[in-house]
Amino acid sequence: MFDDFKKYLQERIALSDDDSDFIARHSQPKKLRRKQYLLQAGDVWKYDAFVCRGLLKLYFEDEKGQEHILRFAPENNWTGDRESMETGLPSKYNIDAIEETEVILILKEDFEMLRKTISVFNDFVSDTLKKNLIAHQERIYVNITNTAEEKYRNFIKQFPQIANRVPLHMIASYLGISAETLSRTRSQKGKK
Amino acid sequence: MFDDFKKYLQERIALSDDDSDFIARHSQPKKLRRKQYLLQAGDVWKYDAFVCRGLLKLYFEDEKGQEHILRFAPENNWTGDRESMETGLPSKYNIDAIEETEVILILKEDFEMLRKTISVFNDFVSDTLKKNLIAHQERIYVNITNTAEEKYRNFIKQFPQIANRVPLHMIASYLGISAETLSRTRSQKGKK
DNA sequence: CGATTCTTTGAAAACAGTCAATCTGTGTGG
DNA sequence: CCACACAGATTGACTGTTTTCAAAGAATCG
Repeated sequence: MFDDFKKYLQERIALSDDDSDFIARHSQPKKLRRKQYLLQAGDVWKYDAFVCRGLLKLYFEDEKGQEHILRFAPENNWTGDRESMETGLPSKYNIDAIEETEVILILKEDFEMLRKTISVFNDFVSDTLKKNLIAHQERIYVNITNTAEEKYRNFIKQFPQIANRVPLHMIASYLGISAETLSRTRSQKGKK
Repeated sequence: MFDDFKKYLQERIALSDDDSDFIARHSQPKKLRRKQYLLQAGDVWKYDAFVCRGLLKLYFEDEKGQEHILRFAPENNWTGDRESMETGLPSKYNIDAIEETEVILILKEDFEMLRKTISVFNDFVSDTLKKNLIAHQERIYVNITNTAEEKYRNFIKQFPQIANRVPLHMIASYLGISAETLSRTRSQKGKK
């Protein structure tokens, strides 16, 4: 399982075998079945998690029991609740597996140590953070600007690999529209 | 003007006078009058900008000439278009001054050099990026979950110092609702 | 196969957007 | 100091979009 992670890293940065082994020694692989929690609301999150294969969702569950999906995390992506990790407070969010999933967990302290020790790794993480911010800004833009239909079109264009792996109502939740509206939106689109 | 920046930094990290001077030597102060552009769509953005005093807005202007405000940047905040800076492509966004504003500009290359040279500065920047991501996630959550009224209430609670300095229609733009809807929302709230 | 989950549809109600008009306060130039 | 222009806020009438609730049909997992 670590090999997937190693491959991901080596495609992005120049990592010696020693460094790679060093990272491996601080990594904890974990398998999740469908619907299994990686993080349950109320628990404190202490890791950086890399998804080797499968698909996770991070969501908030409101008083009415409704799920609001904030992010999907397919293979070759990072996930976790940064807020809980930084503050040390219990998480407001759940993360669970939509598909059978394999993740690599790295403890917060180990992760920081790895950043300090391996400079290319540090640069890579900084870069990833920046790119994440850009993507978030783009998402906010789409969100405040577009109609339901445009949001959906944008989603399938931007995440084709996710769009056809998750049920529609999860995409609706991610976009902040109701499943019924999304269903109608699509059937009208087809008619054109 | 640099003193504001220095004070901001020294409240957050332990910075020697030498380091502080070193940063100052790579900083470029700039004054902006109301409505003056810091960045105009089409130009390439190459800086990290710290706002010492005043208030800026970052926005997209659509085909109909409508402004969509993505972020406000009051004093003691950073701004800029990370996307243009990272890609080297012309920016889609404008940044201009809502009030008389003073900013410190640091060239991308200098900023990176400062990060590499001053390790506490590097840690600080990493930390700021992380906090930004948390804030963005929170905003997305509010956006996909709440009604117009809740979004407004959340805004004035979270940014009281901005809420009473900017015209309502800008808040509406930031929240992704029309100025009229926001106006009605408020008057109904008062009646309760 | 049976149970569960997912998708679609209908009808009513709530919500938000648009356009146009009016009102308010502010500041500038004569 | 006044008059006027201008930006901002509000209101009304109308339109369009989205939600909600309920129900039924389709697909899928175990």
